[in-house]
Amino acid sequence: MLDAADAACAAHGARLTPLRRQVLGLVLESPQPIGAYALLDRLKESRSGAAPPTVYRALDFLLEHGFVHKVERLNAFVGCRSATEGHDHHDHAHTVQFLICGRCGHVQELEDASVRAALAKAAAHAGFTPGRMTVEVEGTCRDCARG
Amino acid sequence: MLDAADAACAAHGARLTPLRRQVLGLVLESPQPIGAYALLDRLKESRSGAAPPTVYRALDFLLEHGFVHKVERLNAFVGCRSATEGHDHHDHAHTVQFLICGRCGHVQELEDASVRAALAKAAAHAGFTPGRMTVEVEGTCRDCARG
DNA sequence: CGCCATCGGTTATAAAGTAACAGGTTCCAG
DNA sequence: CTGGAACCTGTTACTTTATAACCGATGGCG
Ligand SMILES: [Zn+2]
Ligand SMILES: [Zn+2]
Ligand SMILES: [Zn+2]
Ligand SMILES: [Zn+2]
Repeated sequence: MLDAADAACAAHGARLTPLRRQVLGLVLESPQPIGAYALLDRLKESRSGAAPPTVYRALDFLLEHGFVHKVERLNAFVGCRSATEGHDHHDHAHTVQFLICGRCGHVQELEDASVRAALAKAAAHAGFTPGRMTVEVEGTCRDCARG
Repeated sequence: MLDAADAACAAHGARLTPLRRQVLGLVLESPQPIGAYALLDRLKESRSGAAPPTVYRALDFLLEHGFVHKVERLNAFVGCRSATEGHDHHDHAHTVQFLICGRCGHVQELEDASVRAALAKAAAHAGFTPGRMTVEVEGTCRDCARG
């Protein structure tokens, strides 16, 4: 996962510095969306000088390059699970959708073409040129519904 | 608009108190989404004792009863423009969509059935039981695209 | 070397949201 | 009408989330 990020950065002339790489690793190893300050606490374990700007700057980079997404409803960040699957990352970041389980906190990333199309059509009908889309559905995941 | 809210509250046994009514008025008269603290500043002009809880509690009530919506991407609130059109308000609040112009800041409220259906289908396909949905599209509105 | 751009450390502050308690009001059962 | 429960608001203090501004270090490049 991190190696793929190295490769993607090399290909785009972006610099996945040790700090950025470490933050990406922390986000990826979190089973749930992780907040910037939780990330900061983890980061402090190895970087005593870490402060909010440290983590926010790294997150800005990772967001910009599509390695992580922000879940707006949670003010938290998730690693992109399709970053290594050959999508157009830039586009993906603008159209990704999340299913957020309100019980266990699990977040699943989707990229459903019909959702995207329906939104694009609705926007066009209103004379609106769509850009970045935030689509987040709160509900109950399969596992929690069974239990 | 406010009169309609009075009527809706009376019909549901909810109490649209002077404070809540005033906050709703402030949200409705704002041409753009308005943040809680901007709201607080306006509120202070007539209520010297207003503090964050004052406005957040009023907003909680207004959100719960569907008179306003929160735009997650902006941490700001908009008056519901369809609250008086006989929709099922409770359901509406869970499925409303926003088109947010990044240039002029204008926000248009939508409730597109095909978007909702596409999302419900995508969620079901993942074994997910959907609840409240956040759908926000950032882009350029018709007016700004022309200019 | 001297210059520029990028990165990250550091301090401070802004913006957004909540907890907890106290006093007042409304409303209904008795 | 009285007493208590539920609700509403004032008030203080605090937490969480995010950004501004400044600085030195690093590294490429003419
Ligand atoms: Zn992704
Ligand atoms: Zn779950
Ligand atoms: Zn609405
Ligand atoms: Zn516009």
